[in-house]
Amino acid sequence: MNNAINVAMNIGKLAAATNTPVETIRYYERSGLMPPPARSTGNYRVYTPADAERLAFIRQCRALDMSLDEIRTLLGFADAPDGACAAVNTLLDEHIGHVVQRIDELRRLERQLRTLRKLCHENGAQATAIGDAAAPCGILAGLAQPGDEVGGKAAGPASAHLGGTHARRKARS
Amino acid sequence: MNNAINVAMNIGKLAAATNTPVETIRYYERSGLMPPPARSTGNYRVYTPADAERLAFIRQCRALDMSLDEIRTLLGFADAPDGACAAVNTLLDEHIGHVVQRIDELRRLERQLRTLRKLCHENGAQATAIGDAAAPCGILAGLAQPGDEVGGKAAGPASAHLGGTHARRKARS
DNA sequence: TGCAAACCCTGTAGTGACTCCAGAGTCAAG
DNA sequence: CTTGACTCTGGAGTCACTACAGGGTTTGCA
Repeated sequence: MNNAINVAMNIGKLAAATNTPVETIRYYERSGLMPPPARSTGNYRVYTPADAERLAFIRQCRALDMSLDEIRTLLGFADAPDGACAAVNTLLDEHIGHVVQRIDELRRLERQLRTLRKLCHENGAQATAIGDAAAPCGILAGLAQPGDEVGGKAAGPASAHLGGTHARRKARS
Repeated sequence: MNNAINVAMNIGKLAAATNTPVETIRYYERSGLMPPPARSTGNYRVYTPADAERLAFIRQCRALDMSLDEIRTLLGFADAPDGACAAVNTLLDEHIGHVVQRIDELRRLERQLRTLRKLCHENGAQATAIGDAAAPCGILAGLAQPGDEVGGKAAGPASAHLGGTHARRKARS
């Protein structure tokens, strides 16, 4: 945050300045998010302040859980900002939609898990390892049958298996 | 749900009965969650009702967003349920903790995104594509600088980049 | 009986966004 | 001149699947 992003630097410095692992920077270059930088005589990558800004932008977007594809789009707008505002708003609104949906899913999940948790016959206890192993654990029993209070309707087997804000998997045809 | 899980069947039937893609069942076998089943004369996999129950258990856990590792552990408890209750509770509590934490992260995220969204100088508008392209989009500007209202403190660059309930990445030493 | 459709097999490669490693080259300080 | 920190490339591993190629098997129907 306070280091010199105002002169040319090589990858380690850029990494430190933007709090990004070196490998990740190289990965961004491979996948076209960062342009291939100039090289020193020893073939080291040499970055400019503009590169640092671009990387900071990318990291910022990643911290907001945007996919690299979304960021690519956004960078396209930033590079050629003619009438970008509406498109940026749209992208952002969609992304917010993803996040909200994921939160809903996780809340349903939490409710189901807490329901399940209550099924334990030795509720709230912790140790008591050996002793009452006669009755099978209610939780395991609850997990064994599909479509009761747990999972059946809300999450549904193989319906929308979550992931990380973004839906991937293209619904095999 | 209503089909015959009460006799031997091959993989397609098991898939239909548990609403699981065939490839996924084979994948579970490869990764040790499902035991290698018996084979027919034509080398087809032959599953028993017990296999169907086990798979239903796995799918149930997956619908609750548990990792295959967690499920493996749980299956271990189910196979040898001596003093499992405490351990099951612990695992479940930890898992609930993951979910709750992820919800918190996403809520922070949502707040940040909505803040960002407000930065657009043509707030709330939609079209208006070409015309006032003179001023650069406030959103893009907001994303360009690190550590303001957006991202800086809450999500923090490269701090805990989310994913899918579970933290993977082992904090390189 | 012949044949096509539907099923199943193995093995491999791809997804996203990194992460880690090996083996080699480069640079700055002492 | 050596040591250690830094950098390079290329490849493999992560998670939980998904998709496909190129074959074999089974079933149903004419």
